[in-house]
Amino acid sequence: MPPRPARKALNAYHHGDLRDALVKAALHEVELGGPEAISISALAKKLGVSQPAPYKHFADRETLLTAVTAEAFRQFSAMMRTAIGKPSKQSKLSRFAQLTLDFGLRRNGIYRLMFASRTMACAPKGSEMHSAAMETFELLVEALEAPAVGLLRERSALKVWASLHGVVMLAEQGLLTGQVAHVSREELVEDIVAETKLALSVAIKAAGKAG
Amino acid sequence: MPPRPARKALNAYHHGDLRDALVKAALHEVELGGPEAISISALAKKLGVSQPAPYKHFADRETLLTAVTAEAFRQFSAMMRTAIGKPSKQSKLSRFAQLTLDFGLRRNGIYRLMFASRTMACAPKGSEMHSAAMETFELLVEALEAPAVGLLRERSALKVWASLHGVVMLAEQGLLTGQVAHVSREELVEDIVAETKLALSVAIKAAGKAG
DNA sequence: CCGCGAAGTTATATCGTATTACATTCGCGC
DNA sequence: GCGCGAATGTAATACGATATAACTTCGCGG
Repeated sequence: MPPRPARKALNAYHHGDLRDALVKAALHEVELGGPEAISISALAKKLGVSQPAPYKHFADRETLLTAVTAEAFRQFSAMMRTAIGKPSKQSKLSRFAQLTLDFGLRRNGIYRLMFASRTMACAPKGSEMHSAAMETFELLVEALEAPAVGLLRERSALKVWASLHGVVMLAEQGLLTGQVAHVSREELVEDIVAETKLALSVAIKAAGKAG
Repeated sequence: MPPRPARKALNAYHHGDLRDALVKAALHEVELGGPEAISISALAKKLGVSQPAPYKHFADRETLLTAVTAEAFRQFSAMMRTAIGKPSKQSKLSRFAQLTLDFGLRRNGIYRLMFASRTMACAPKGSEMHSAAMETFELLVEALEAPAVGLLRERSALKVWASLHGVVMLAEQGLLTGQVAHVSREELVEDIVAETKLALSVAIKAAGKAG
């Protein structure tokens, strides 16, 4: 019983929507075991097709990984866009940050695929994946809710992103130990958010005086 | 011609120091192609021993990876300790930060092994690898050159570390684009260092008043 | 209804990990 | 210095995953 055809109602021979099914199944695997966990043959078996079938849709393992990464970015962006879209008493930046932390820890396999794998590093600049990643960054810039003063906003966004990323990775690697271990990660992230807002407002004021 | 025995002068049959040679060779491979690049059989071939020989020293690929990671941390710590030990007109924190950035970009494969691979994430807390990592963190705390006021110092160290890590990863993944791409990474890192120092001094002052 | 292309199949080559059984050498007690 | 066990190496092999090649099935346009 293949998980039902999506685009075309097909017979037993043809799966009907293998490409999509592969990406979804792979995403699931990655969520559990990280990028290195996906195996073409395992996926094929799980979807009830022969082992080489996936190669009709993806040239190799790497290509599949790329597609999965792009899909992950899309899901992440969608979730984030929804979350910071609706009104809340927290700032958009705060929600972005907390959600990123949550996503990074809960769905760490996917997070690693997106932000810590060779797949992304090797992606050419214009690629689907790279674009999806950049769109996510744009969301963060937007979440800053700051006036556009030259580079300042982008630069701040970059620093928050970097910090968040660092906290997620270090937490996941069990390197948040010592006394700090007793500080909740949420608190740490809120700390980063506050610092960012402060630094940005100071910088904008300074830029205003200078310019 | 095996790359000469180190500890014992041995014959052609016994390599003499295969364990060490494996770690060194693996480190080299990782430097070029990242954690996923190392292959037991390739290493064996390169060192002129039979393919299963490495298994006499490491139970499996993962165990070798762990040893390599520990060695990488040791090298990193040694380098850093030397660098922040000698007098300079830059602050220790600044040197730590710039060196981390440099290491993270130049030797990215090794950096990823240390900070962005499952190997670290799975390491038990007391392990050789974990200890080596914690020692590196201690170096950073030390580099802060701040008085120990409760959690503050550790917390600051954590945030710098996270930020630095984030910048390295994002840079390596080609996500430092847009206008920010024109800001040099060194400048970005210096920015982080300055912000950290500021935030820390403010926090210490506040803690002084409160306490 | 014919044939072409998309999507799937079986069979197979290749490679990396890992194990098992066997060989060689080291070093140590006697 | 001899012999024996432990360490360390080799050869043979099983297995699993990637990837390719050659063949099959099916939908569809002419």
